Amino acid sequence: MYPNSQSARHPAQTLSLNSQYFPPPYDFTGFHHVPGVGDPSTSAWNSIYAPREEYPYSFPGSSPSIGQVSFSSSELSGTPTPAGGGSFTPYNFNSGQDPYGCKRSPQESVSGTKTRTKDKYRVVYTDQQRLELENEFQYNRYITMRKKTELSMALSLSERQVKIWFQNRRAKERKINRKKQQHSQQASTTTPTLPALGGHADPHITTSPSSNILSDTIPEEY
DNA sequence: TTGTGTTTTACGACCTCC
DNA sequence: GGAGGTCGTAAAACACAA
Repeated sequence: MYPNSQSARHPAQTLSLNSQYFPPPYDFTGFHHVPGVGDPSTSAWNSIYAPREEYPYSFPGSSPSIGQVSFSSSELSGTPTPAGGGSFTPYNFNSGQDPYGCKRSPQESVSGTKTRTKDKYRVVYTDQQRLELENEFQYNRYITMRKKTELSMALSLSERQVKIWFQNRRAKERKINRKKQQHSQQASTTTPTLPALGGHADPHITTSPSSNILSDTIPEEY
């Protein structure tokens, strides 16, 4: 929807997916990154993510051998993700969650305004689901309709879940950016020198679709 | 354990764009 | 008007110190 969904600039390390799960199994350098783009604050990040029409579902690191991924108990409550399998064709993430398409499940609460499922307020995505979503996020922070459809099928999530995941993920990033900005501002006020550091974004960075999202412009790394 | 703080899904309200 | 954006928030899941 918003035009320039290529605003993607992102460090390769955003994965906070329960950090202990992540001995960075993949590196995003394989993702069309321009050499030397290690610094997401550079404008390079704005141009590297051309809209990707084809996206072969094979991630060097995400094949089950990411297997080092240890699943939380809740995630394993179901079947041990059969996803195991090699290439990335529609996994079946039968991890006990119920992706309830765009329509709500019949179990949804009828009481009042709450529309959440009755017995599960929210599901916990498997590490692999999050990994694939994260991969896509690294590539493009705004998912296209086509990609959304593909991902939803591949990950056994509803398109709505994929959409909301991306929304939440962007929110997370903005939050982190705000923190960093505050930090740098504090640092600049306490340590009078370092004039160039005071929370300002790289002016070259084009921002997210809606131009009012300033926090999106702040370089980050974590 | 348990108390507490943080992160992760999911939603509603509101806004913008087509 | 619909789709999708942000923002704020609820509550489950999780991490971790005491």
